[in-house]
Amino acid sequence: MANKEITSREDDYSKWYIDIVQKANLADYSAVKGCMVIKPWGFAIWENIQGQLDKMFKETGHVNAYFPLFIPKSFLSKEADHVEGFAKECAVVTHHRLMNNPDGSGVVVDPSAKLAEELIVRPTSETIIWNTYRDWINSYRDLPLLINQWANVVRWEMRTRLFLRTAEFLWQEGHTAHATQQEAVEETKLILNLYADFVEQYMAVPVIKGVKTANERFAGADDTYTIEALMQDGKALQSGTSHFLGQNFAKAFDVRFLNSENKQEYVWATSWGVSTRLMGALIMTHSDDDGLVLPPKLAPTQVVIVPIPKPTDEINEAAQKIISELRGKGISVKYDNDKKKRPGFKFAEHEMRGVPVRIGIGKRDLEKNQVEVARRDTKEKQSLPLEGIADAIQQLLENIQNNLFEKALKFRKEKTTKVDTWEDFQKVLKEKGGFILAHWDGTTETEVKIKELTKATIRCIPLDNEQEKGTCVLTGKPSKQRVLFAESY
RNA sequence: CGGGGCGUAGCGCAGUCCGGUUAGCGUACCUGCUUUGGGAGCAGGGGGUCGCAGGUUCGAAUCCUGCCGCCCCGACCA
Repeated sequence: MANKEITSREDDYSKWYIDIVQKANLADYSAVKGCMVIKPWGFAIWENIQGQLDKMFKETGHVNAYFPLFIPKSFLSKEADHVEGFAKECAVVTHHRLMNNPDGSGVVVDPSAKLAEELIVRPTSETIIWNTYRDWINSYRDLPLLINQWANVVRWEMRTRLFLRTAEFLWQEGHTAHATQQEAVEETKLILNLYADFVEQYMAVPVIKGVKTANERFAGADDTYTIEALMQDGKALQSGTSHFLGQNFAKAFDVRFLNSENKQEYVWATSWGVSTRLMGALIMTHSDDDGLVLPPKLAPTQVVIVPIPKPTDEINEAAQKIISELRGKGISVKYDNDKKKRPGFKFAEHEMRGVPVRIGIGKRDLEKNQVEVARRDTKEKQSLPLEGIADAIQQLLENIQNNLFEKALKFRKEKTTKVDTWEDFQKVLKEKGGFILAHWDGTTETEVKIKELTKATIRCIPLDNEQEKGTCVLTGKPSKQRVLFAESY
């Protein structure tokens, strides 16, 4: 069926990505420019991401709250770097009422309903939150304050891509307040590690942890920590950030506390977030030309059972038995007993949607007390005995999870290159892509120059970076460590 | 904001250059029969403000003018 076919990665990577998103029923374009509709299958994956992260946040002492969608315009300008970073992409609410157009052609904005102060649709919530924290924090006994919110935010982007960059997106944003600098820095790193663990262990996407250069830092942060993943086309995707905000927002919003010595101090802050962009990382890391490939730990349905060629009493009975065994082990399973679709159609459909394991049950299988088990990641099929099937499937799901991570890690290793000359830098970037480890003289001028010349940016300075004397790949000036370059999304 | 492309049935498209039957094809959908271990076959059927608004013309999906929308590439960004 032509309309179900996916553009191959080789032909057009960008088109391939869009095909997967749409044909695997993850998301669709909406009537609003730059905004997408997240469809049930895509949203179910996001819910799994949310569920696990939320659990991890709570295990580390964080609690959820909710702050307003609208931010008074004046708030945004209180932190100079912050406003500079976000001003260019803010949606602004100016009126609060519509009226019938006198000419009868529908409704128009009622000019008499102009807001006294315009409201910004939050691009991020630091300002409204710190304005609130001022009232909540009086003493060191109120600290630390460890709050997260799940929310939507709006950033009016010039150009959008499904999941990777949309005008509105879903995310979580943590905002914490601490009595000491050290504690805030520790919080920033705690979350960075939490993100890295989640992305690697649940999404099966290997990441490099690092710190951003001054140039790439979050607007208003003293330090931005990041996890960077490598996509199949050799481009990097920033997958989560954790910011040490110093006392910048505390000073801007006058958030002080009395320490144990009865002295006023400004509090130390962090903020951190991951967004529905993670969906993009998930899709681009594992999927193939047959569709989406999902890691078992995040798949809304881990196992699908397909009766071959159609459900009979005998097959239904065998399927029900397997279903209850699998569910007993906490494995999510769907029995696709739709009589109107043929097996081949179902196979293709579930492969498109990335269901990790498919069990086929036919008369011939049952005669031999076995079923056909197919794994999505390698597309291998094998016959397994009904006896002990649940254990075997559980094992298989673990194998798939591990295989996806290992495969992605191997790919990243192959696509990570150390280069020492400017010629090699350009050549590797152009011909091979991926991550490049190279020396850099530490100046923003050089960083910007390299970006102008090659489109590559410094993704991060990897943590625990090996210290190694060298010379900057562009300027030849001395450098004491390599940094991670790549073209990025 | 610059460059490119597109707008015709739910989806994907042809038809537009060079105006002229009842606007067509694939797929999806509905009905029936036959099929059924990798996206079934045959037959019949329903579904259209040809993006919008003007204009030219006996006649416009097609020509002219204006507008709107979306996608892709680039600058900006999670």
